[in-house]
Amino acid sequence: MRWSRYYLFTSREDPRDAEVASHRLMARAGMIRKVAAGIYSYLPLGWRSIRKMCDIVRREMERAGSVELTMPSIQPAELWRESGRWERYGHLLLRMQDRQGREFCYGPTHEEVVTDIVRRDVTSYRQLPCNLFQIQTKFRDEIRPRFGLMRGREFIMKDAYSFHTTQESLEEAYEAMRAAYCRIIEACGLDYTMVEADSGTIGGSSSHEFMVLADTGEDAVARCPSCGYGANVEKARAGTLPPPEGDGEGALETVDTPGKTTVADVAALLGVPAQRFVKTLLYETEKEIVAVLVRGDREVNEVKLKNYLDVDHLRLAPEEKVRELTGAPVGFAGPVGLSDDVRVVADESVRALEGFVCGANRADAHHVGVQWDRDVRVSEWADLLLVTAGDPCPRCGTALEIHRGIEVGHIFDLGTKYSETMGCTFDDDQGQARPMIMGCYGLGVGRTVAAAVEQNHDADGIVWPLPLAPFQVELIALNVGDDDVRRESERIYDELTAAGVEVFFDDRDERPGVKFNDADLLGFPLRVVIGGRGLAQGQVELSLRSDREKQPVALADAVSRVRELLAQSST
RNA sequence: CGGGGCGUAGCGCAGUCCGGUAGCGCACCUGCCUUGGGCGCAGGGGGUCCCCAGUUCAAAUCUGGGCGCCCCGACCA
Repeated sequence: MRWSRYYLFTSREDPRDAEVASHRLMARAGMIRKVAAGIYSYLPLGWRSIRKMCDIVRREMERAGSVELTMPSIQPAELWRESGRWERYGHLLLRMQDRQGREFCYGPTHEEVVTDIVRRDVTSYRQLPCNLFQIQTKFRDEIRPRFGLMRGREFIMKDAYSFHTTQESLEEAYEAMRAAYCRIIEACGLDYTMVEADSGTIGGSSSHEFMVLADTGEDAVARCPSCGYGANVEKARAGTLPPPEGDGEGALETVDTPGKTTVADVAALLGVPAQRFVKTLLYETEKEIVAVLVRGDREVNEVKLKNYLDVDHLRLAPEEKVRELTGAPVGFAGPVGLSDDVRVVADESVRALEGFVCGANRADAHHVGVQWDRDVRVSEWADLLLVTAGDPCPRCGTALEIHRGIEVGHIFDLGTKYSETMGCTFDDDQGQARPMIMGCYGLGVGRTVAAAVEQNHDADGIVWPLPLAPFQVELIALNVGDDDVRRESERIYDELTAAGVEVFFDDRDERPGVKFNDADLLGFPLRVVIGGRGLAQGQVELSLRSDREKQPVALADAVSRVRELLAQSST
């Protein structure tokens, strides 16, 4: 492709609204254009990367035994009512009506539609398992779209669904998908980690996420450097925390702590470390009020809490509520003598404490020397801890590390959640109808491309990994007005193109600086520069975008050298 | 949806307090010049100042309403 005939407009300025590298650089490189909040056009150069990603995904999915189909983006409300998600999915679901007033939504995911397809076609255990995938545009009316393709409202996703007669069969498919996801992300040349995850609104039991590591990632993952344990912090567990130092004896006493509402303030006042505090947080759910006890220096993991309580909504109780329940302003709640109306759940982090400090349910007062059993009865213990760096790995005890990551893929064991509610059953070998066991497997296509940029760029532009680069080679004719340069660059362009190399030929009548800067911005892996100075010595210049070290090459060897370098890079 | 900010040429911005001819840089067009890291000189084109209403002799500027976008908090590929 020659630039003069392509549709590409680069920009020297960052778009005003771009905050992260991938958004900034893809916009400047003329790959994407925002149309509305969280909605983008993929311009020709951007679309080439997307297509390459799709090709990789398609290849690996087929290799893993999944079969491609395409389902509609507009879906009838009745299917969503059947699964119960028309109500539960909430505002993420973009709803609309047709001219008859019938209700539809723009599909944010396709469990309902695919389950409907399979329940109509598959009736016998002999026809299972099956595994279907599509690559398609989804719409989720995200509360806050941002970061360009990393969190759009409209986005391209690969989604696959598998159906099974037994758990073992599902696990086989799950494993095949897991391996396929690893191959896909590796094929893109990205640094990633697979972690245990919370399954969120999709539902189901076990699930894993594929995280591309990048500081701008919106997720945090806990990873054990020694045994390989990894989990989204929403899900991550820690081993037993070392107990805090200090004495555990003593009677229950009440001390004055005027105006000291935070653990840090009270700790400073009393000279007792925060680890010896029990922090009491009152949460309000759609069902009840719950007091959550966690160690004074730690935070509650609200995702864990939500799952433990099995509720849809969770928030800290408002001040009036706290006052009503504890008889004190926010900051003095404690488990001792708390109203029986409040359900109390204690995090494991406080179990080992003896003689601890907590709020006295009275303004300006705390208890010290509190003992479990003697002073407080807790009936529910649960893991509600938000893991932090340095916590012991739950498997081997090594200090955990926390990394930022971009969630590019997520695989779920759905169990029979959808097949039961939607009547997706098969007859077993006894002729008995049983619900199918399902798995679902999502991968963000645009997000992975954005993650690749996030992980591969420098101050001057993108440094594409070869598999996702829109073009493999940028050919620069330094001065198109020079006959020799013109002739030789045209010749090399023709030869490379004929050899099947994806060459982008900058044949514009621009100054060298403009071309170099644009080439850095676009970030194609290999660069060939043809200028009068080199030609005078029968040479052209090759360089890799990754290191930009200039290698002079004899004119006659240029094409074969390019092919060699590409062959090396793709292994 | 709560809290904050922005909307002026294709892009990035100034001008808005304190009402009075709509500006700058980049990009674009013409000519000359130049050609190995965003060159130089000269000339030029381009505006619904987000929309509607109000105040005023006069509104980008003041007032009210609306729309859009961005940032900070609860969701997800």
